[in-house]
Amino acid sequence: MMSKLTLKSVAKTLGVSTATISNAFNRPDQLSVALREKILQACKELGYFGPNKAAQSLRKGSSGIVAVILSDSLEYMVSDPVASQFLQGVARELERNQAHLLLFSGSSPSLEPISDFVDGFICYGAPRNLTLIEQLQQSRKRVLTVDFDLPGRPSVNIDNEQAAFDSAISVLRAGDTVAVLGLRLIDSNQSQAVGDAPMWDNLSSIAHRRLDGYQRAMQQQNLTLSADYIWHIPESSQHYARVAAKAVLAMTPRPTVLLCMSDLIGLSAMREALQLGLRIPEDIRVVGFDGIEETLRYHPTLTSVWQFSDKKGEAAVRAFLNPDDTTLQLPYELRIGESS
Amino acid sequence: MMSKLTLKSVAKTLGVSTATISNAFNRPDQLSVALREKILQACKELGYFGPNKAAQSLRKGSSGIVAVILSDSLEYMVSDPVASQFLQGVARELERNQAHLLLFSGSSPSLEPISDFVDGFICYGAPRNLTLIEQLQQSRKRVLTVDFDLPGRPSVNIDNEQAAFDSAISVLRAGDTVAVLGLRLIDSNQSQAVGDAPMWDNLSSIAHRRLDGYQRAMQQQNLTLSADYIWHIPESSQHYARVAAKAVLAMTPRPTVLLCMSDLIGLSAMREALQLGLRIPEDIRVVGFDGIEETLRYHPTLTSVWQFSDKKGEAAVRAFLNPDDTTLQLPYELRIGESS
DNA sequence: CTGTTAGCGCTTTCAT
DNA sequence: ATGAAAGCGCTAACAG
Repeated sequence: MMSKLTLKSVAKTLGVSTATISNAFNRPDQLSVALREKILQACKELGYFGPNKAAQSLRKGSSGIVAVILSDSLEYMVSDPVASQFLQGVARELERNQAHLLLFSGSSPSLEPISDFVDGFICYGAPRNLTLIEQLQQSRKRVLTVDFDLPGRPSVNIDNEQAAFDSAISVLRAGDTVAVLGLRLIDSNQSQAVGDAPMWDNLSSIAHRRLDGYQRAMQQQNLTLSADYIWHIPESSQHYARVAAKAVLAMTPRPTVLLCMSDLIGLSAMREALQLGLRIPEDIRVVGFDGIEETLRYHPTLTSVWQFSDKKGEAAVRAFLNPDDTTLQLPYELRIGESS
Repeated sequence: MMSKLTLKSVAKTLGVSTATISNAFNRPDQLSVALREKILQACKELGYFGPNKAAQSLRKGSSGIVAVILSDSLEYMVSDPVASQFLQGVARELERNQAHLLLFSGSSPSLEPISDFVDGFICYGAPRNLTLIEQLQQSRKRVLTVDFDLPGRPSVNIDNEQAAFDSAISVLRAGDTVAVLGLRLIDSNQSQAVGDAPMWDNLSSIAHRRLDGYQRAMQQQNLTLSADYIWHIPESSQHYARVAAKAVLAMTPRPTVLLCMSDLIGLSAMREALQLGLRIPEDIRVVGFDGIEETLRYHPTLTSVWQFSDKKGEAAVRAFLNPDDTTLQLPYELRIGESS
């Protein structure tokens, strides 16, 4: 059993100083090519693969690890196609930059246990646990937010208000009855009409920006939207979406347009509508949000705002790694499908 | 701007020694309750939240971070429902144990950049990059494998051979023509008949164990399986599965049974069969593997081996954290659906 | 170009 | 119950 290989021990067996070994690995310009080669070769033979990264990180103050804080538990995130796509982009770009990914749940009690190991945080959506937000604000490390804002921190976003407006305006007609199937609009974990429940506008949530956009479009068309026709859905899943869709489709008058804040919701809504024997788009038009593959395989295809979440992930990493603290507004694209 | 808070600086301002602060946080029994309370309170007021974890990790040699090595890129993994489910289980159990998750791609060039930061590795499937396997074998850290084996390391598995046997035996009848839609059987990144291509049995891959099980079942039924009817599919995705399914369904004689090494493949196969106007199970029976939700929503529902990947993830974490190096054999369950 | 040295922030004997 | 001091493994400033 060979003993532990450290920079020091290797230096001793090779008969050079520790600095020389360190330089051989980190600063090639500090020693002759010949010596460097010799040292590197010798190290390989010894089985020493370079300075211990943990010690290096303590000394240099950076580790090459980036934490991605999800808004919710990993559990939910990994099963959401939009979040997955975002993560794919993040992973790809991180890899390209030789950085590594520490996935962290936004419902964790504290950032503490990982904060000292990472170079900073990319936050995808406002973390469910508000303590984390405070910690992020106070952190001395780099913080970049996606799909929400933190004062003084760079962020990556799309223009949710305008995108929602565009999607709504493309479908609305005079005389329409409109229902909104919204995501996380109030503080409740059931699907329910917003009614007079207090809106839950924490940190300029994207849901409220989208609602603003829908409302602006309706105003422009002289349509009105009562709070009974705005539904809150606690998370973008089959189940909750279905409950809301069923309820909304049973209302009188029945909506002629469904504005859905995610494609998963849009798909569920279409499923319910078809089940009721409604024709899309003749009887009811449906619009989604996000742009996920599944909407293309479904029939009818769903009109939606495509926001290219994988690109968003890549952009987030680039912005994170990039020193200048500019906040990025990413492009989106309205794609008209058969549903409207 | 307040200066950096360290154990040392805090000790000085509180007028006690560094050891006392350290003990207050880590070893309550080493000082009076009163003093401890006082110190903790004072620290909170100062904004010192405890010893720096990176330094702590350097000193103690453990960080509370566990690397999960995926067999392939994050990209692919995150979009595979079976892997996602596994990760959900891992995340859940890790959280329960206050440990954290570093996600690492099995196609990375080296473990080096993260190895010094983590307490060990949970490997989900054999990493695509074989260098990693070597590094894992040599690592001094804890290594646990899932769905494959590394000599001398604990592992978590199901009995793939027996499970495959059970699923096959449940469906086979005298006179059947059988095709296998297999996963990663040979070294190719196209869907193709195995034919006489050399099998690619790296590290007792689960695919080959499953094939063994299928073959044992066929033998027992006096059926034979020619290499033309065994198809290799490079990854469990719509696309590749579809290509293989189409090809197999076009063969003469046409198979009466399709043994599929994943549910995603099984679903694709059923889709193709239905499209050709075949009746399931009258004209052709289909069996999958894994157990994913989607098979329950599909019509007909798919007969499959349920292996409860989320439980597997939890078990993996528990086994990893647990000192005794036992290798775990998890239960599975054959669930008969309408497809057989 | 090479070696010495003082930390990075912490834990842990060993004295007191 | 508390404090002094020796590292954990490394880097960077400095001197040679």
